[in-house]
Amino acid sequence: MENELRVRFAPSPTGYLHIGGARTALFNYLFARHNSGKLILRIEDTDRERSTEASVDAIINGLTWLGLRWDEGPFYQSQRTELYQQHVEQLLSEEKAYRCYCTQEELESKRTMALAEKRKPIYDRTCRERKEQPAGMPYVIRFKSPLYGTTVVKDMVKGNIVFNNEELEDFVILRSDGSPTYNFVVVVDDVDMHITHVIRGDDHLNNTPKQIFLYNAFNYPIPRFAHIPLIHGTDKARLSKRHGATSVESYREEGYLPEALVNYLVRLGWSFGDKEVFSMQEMIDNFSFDTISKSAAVFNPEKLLWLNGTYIREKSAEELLQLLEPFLKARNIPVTLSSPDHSNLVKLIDETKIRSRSLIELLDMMDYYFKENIEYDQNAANKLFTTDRIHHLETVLYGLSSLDRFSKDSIEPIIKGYAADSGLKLGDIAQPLRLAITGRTVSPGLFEIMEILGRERVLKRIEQAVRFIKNRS
RNA sequence: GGUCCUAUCGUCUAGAGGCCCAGGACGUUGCCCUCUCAAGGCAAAAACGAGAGUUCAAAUCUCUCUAGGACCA
Repeated sequence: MENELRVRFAPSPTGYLHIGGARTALFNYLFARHNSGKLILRIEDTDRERSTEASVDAIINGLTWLGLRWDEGPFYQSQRTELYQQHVEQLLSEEKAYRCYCTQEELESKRTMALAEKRKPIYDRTCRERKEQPAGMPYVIRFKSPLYGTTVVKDMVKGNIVFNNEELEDFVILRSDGSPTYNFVVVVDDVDMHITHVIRGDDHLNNTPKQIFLYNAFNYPIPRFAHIPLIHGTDKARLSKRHGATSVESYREEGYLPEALVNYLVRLGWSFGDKEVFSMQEMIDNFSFDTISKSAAVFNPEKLLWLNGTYIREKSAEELLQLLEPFLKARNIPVTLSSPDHSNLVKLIDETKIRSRSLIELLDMMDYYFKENIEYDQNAANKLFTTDRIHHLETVLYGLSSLDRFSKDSIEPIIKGYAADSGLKLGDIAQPLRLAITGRTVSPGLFEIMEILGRERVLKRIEQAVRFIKNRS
């Protein structure tokens, strides 16, 4: 499989899987699947201070929840230090890198001097031709960058970008504590893992020429690059915690469906004509870097919520009930798929799902079903539970209690008939009834929910409402 | 500060010289439907950052400026 296409997602486990990382992973995934290639997961945990086991779990769980399957890995950079060491030695022995003994103070003063003389504040290569190697002195290892010429980054998103090599310094590849630097390990790993296409955020664009130097130094082929624009918050700054929820996990907890989040993320920077709603297969079939936008996109929670609503509506009530289970459990509501009232709950979900944009909303809107004693919305009670309604409620109550079959079709004529007979608009009686039965002014169709709740609970709640009004006046 | 990237409705975007007095989607507003709220249907407001040039013709090509962003320090 010499010509196999191989891409990688390489997060640092220093926090949860965030929205931006998820989209980078998604683009990698789609590109790999579209081209029958492989996706490799690599955990860049060289920063031991900030990397945590919990973050690794969060990233893996997040990717799994989104349905982004990888083919190889996870590989951990922390377990590959020997490999990096070997590559440092190689460059050193080939004289493509050198030890630099300049101290922090020296570098700092040279920098300020250069700045004062309006020269570029890059390392002046003092140690590059140094012959003697002072013993016992701390040193870093620097790469010998080309002194002139240009380096071209061929990017599938941004096109050809030309860098002047004079602008780039002899960068450090191994710190004085013996740890390799980011640009170095990335190249070693990408080479070792035979990565053919590097797809990452465009915040790495400026690192790329340095990485190309390293590919050349190792005589390895340079992969194709795709630097995708970042995701911004409303203030156009890179998306961060202060813009609100930015972790994949938090969207899961707020009742978003993974297919909605994936669909939203893919349209942030990628488009396929006027199409807005995509299944995973449609994304895979149509994905290409030809239609990736070059500019950063602002994250818009409203549109995500709308998409989530469309996906919720497409789900069957049975599927939604299953998705609801962890949320029910979290609220200590003892409902399982085998509950005796399972079929009523499914009916209620069917009536409610069209009104919900998240699983949490869906659950909130059905709370009157799970409670024995409902509380009335204050404002609505003041407005709707007036003494003149007592008579209406009592009459309807009488009518309903005389029904043989308590179904939507039998309930409807009772209430509509009463409204017509007493010269009321249907709303005049429906709204107080809705409040009596659900505690709120917004719900699915009144007759439908009456049937679902059943005779006993409906009659009891109307009686309670009557008592409530009488007690208050 | 240096380097690099970017620039179409509030937001995501279509647009690769004439099909564009700029299309779709979210959001917003109005109307219809209606027991409430949604959903659905219909309609409206809303954009080519600025200035030069190239061209018979520019949102689309070139340059300058401006603004935003990223990276390095």
